[in-house]
Amino acid sequence: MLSKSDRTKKMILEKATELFIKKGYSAVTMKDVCEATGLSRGGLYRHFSSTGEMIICLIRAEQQNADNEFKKALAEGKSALQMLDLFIDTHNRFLLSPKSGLELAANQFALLDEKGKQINAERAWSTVKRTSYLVRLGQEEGVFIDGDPESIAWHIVLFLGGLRTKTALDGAKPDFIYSQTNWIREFLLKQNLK
Amino acid sequence: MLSKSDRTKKMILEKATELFIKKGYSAVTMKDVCEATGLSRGGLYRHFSSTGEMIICLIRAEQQNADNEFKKALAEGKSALQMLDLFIDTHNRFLLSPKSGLELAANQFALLDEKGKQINAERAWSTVKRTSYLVRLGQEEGVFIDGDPESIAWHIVLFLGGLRTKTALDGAKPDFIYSQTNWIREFLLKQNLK
Amino acid sequence: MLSKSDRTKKMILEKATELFIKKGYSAVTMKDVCEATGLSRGGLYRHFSSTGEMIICLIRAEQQNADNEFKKALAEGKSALQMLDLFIDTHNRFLLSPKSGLELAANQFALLDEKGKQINAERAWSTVKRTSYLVRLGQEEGVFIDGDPESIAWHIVLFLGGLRTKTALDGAKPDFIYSQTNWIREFLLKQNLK
Amino acid sequence: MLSKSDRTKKMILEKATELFIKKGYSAVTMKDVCEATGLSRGGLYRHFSSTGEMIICLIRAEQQNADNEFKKALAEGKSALQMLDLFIDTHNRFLLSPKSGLELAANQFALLDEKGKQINAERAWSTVKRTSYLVRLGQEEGVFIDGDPESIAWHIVLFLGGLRTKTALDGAKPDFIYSQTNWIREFLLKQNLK
DNA sequence: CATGAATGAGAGTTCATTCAT
DNA sequence: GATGAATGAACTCTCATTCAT
Repeated sequence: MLSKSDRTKKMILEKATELFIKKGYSAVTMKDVCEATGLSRGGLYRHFSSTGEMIICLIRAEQQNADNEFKKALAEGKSALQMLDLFIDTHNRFLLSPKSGLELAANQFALLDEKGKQINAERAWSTVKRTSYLVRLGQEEGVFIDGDPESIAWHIVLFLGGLRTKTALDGAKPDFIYSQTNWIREFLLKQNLK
Repeated sequence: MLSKSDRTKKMILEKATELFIKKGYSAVTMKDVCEATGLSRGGLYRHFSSTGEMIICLIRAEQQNADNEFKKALAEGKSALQMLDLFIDTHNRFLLSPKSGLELAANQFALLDEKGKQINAERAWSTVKRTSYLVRLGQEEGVFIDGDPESIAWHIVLFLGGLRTKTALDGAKPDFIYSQTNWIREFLLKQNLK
Repeated sequence: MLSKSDRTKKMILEKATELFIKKGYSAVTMKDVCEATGLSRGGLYRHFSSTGEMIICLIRAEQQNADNEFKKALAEGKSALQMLDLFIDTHNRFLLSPKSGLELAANQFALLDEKGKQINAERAWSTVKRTSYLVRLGQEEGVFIDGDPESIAWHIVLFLGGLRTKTALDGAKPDFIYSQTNWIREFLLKQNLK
Repeated sequence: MLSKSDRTKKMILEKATELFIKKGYSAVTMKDVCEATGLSRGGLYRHFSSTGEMIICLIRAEQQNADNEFKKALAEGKSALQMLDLFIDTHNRFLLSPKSGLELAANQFALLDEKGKQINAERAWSTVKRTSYLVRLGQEEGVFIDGDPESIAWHIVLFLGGLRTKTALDGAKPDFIYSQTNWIREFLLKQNLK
């Protein structure tokens, strides 16, 4: 069972998530969080001493989640192609969910805050690691193109970063997202297997 | 000859560029620009009433530049492949130049400011237009992969956006940049021509 | 007992009153109030976010006071003539007191600020209501002139407004004030009762 | 014929009048007048060095006008009652005309500016002089109430000041204005002559 | 542990006014 | 005479952060 402190923390993060989605990272002030949570200044500061700390928690949790899903899929013995499709599908669903609103905040955090930069690099690297694992798997199965798996993974991750940013800014339409993420398949699969 | 006002404007933009590169967009205040230019508060406000106005000028100028270069290359009757290599090379050189420091500022502006969002969308669209023109050219010459040129162009532009952001944040190394932009070639060129 | 916040608020209003009397409404800045109260910028803003809010409090309090006095006099069963004399006397004393200095500020507030306009209208209407009640009373007792009580009340209130403004601007002498307010008696009383 | 300088001055005053009516005195800046007249900063300063100077010209001109009309009426040998009715009618028309919009500005000027205070006192005194002349005339004709003519005149002028201010702030309706100014007749005329 | 009053720094903005051209 | 670029002083307002209760 969660301690009282943990429950308060959880509640703060939930409210903060709403605020980040609504206003982005930089526009959310400690005062906003006070008001949203009903906590006093001092009370809030006891748990988090900046909005940066909050968003770090949120980003790390999301990353953890992605890691777990990936490990689960691996454990189920899926093929590289199946995992690729799962990977793409997960992304599509994320981009179309309200949670993608956090992306804007995460981007702002990365751009505005030294610590944010670091977290962002961590997050990218973690995704690259999973992706390059997947690429190597596909190469071993003989279905993905040749080349340095890490470099290929970075290419995909950078593209997805661009897509996420664009979605955060303009709110891309479903069709746009589907057709764009589909180019990853096109890019990865060997010519004769498409 | 430039009027006095225009000369002052130009000088302000030069100093602002340095500041944006050094500190990003959001950290530059009107006061900073006053100090950097040696102008008084009121003197500066006569020309620009926010740092946003300054960065808009800078972004628009860069875009104009890219348009002009593209038109020039077209006029010279270059082949699609030559233009693609030129396109990639231009990007590589941009990413490795000190000017890429402006990218961070431009990103922040897009993420923080409603007007910045719009300018960013403009900029992306302008690049997509040029790129899809190039893609169609290559398809007509029979050297590029099939598919909707605009969609393909967006894919490339989104990837480059991601790469630019990563470079702005982490300062990617030349080799990384070269190998990454090279995937564009890999993606675009028909299998048998690589 | 007053809370700490209420005590601070009261202290601010006292200092603000002094400032308004000395300098009028428009010349008093938040900075002035900070200095007069010894509070910091942020500390002051916690209680009042503009000098307008302060003067509204002061005007409303004065109005409340007048209402209470009127009700008290009514409850004591005074005759219309007695109440008229009380009314005139109260005004004379107000005009000759240092508090009349607030009148200038209140006038400025009414003229400069949209909200001030509204507060001023409220204040006038509240005085008109009391005055027309008094007029009707005198008419019922057969001692005041005939005519629509509200219209008569407005006439008196407008005159008093003019007198207050003049006093605020020029600092009218006691004799002037006495003779002027005495015309209200002259105007209201039936010929044969003067 | 007017000199070029005088024509420019006249033009400035016309534009300034529009501005004062639209925004009141305090909200009109020298910058506003520059824009409205199309003159440059320096060009405007050559003619008027503050908005205060402009409104002084406008107020003095209005006063001159009232003086002239009064003298004209006197010269025509009108009776006191005829002149009173003319006086009241002139006021009613003024209050209902767009020019009454200047009243707000004149009031602000009187309340905000030391020089404005003085001009206001002048203006009041000039009206009191005319009015007390009229009162004495009526007393000599035996139609107006007894009492010190100057004191009676002040009473009327203060009431009209209050009415003008109220009109400037709330935009009183014609019926209200008619019935209110009519109380001046009621007040001045001897009982048996009403 | 929590409260919320208070701090103080600093960003933004606007204007009257001057002065070199 | 006129222009308009530039000055510099003020004022408003908002936060992150602290600390006495």
